[in-house]
Amino acid sequence: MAVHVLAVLAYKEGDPVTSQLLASSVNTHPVTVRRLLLALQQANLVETRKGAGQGSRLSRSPARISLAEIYQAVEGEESFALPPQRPNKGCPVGQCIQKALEKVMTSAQAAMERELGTANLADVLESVKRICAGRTLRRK
Amino acid sequence: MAVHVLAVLAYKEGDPVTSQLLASSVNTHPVTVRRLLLALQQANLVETRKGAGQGSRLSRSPARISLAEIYQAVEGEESFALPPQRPNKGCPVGQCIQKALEKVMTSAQAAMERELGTANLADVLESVKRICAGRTLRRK
DNA sequence: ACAAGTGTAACCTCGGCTGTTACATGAGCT
DNA sequence: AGCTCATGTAACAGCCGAGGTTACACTTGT
Repeated sequence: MAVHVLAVLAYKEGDPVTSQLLASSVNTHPVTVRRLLLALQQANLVETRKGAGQGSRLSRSPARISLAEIYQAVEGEESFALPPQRPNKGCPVGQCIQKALEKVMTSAQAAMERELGTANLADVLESVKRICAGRTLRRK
Repeated sequence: MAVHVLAVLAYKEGDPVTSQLLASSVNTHPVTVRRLLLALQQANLVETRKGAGQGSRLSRSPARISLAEIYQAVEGEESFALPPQRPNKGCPVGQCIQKALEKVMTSAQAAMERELGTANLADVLESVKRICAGRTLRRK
């Protein structure tokens, strides 16, 4: 849903948007949005200013924000599938499989992020607009 | 951890292994292992027989089981990142972003599975044996 | 018949995510 | 200065999915 928020920010090109408005758009609560925005700020994807009439906006052009960056900003670069495994001894496979899998997993994840890197926010926004256009036409 | 179980099965080439033994190896409970085995059976990765002295064994050679198959058998081919989003209206982006993201997400996941397809169970087992060898040498 | 194992359901527990409320802080406006 | 809007952040309740636990029916080899 990080992409959702960023898409809205991209939609209002440059204008600061409040977390409240974003929240109503994603159908969630302002605090949740702010928690998400914190991660996006640390990744230098958005800029946020306090005060009246302020809010958040993208810190770069949508075309310069790849989906891979968004993914990494939100997921925090942890390799999935290993957390649930605690070290267990007494098994010939137990301890070693972790390391054995780690290599494959990271390469798999890298492949995914590489694929995500081929698309950027501008692409998503354009695609959204196209789909929305078709929908509104059909609506009336 | 599905890979862990399958690695143990591959380790005991052909011999049927009880869920109890697998459970102690993965340091979990037999029921959890069986729940996992059900998914692996439906994917035709393992064969299980009831009765005394029985259990589960691989249904093919480890070299013919790719990690991608294991992943799909366990994860059930669902695209991640969309579940937490409920349809919300009143937002120009709301409804459409789902579809817009779907395409990118599936291609990203496909890339990951393609990468996972390059390694098979035999590779993992061999890698585990190598690592374990170094560890047992250091142990004594 | 019996013992060993799986299949399966029911229930509990626990960790993470979200929703919610509340409050302090900062930024602009008058 | 003071007001108001909006973020940053903490604290807590609730939900949900995954795993642990127990219990029981069913199947198979000896």
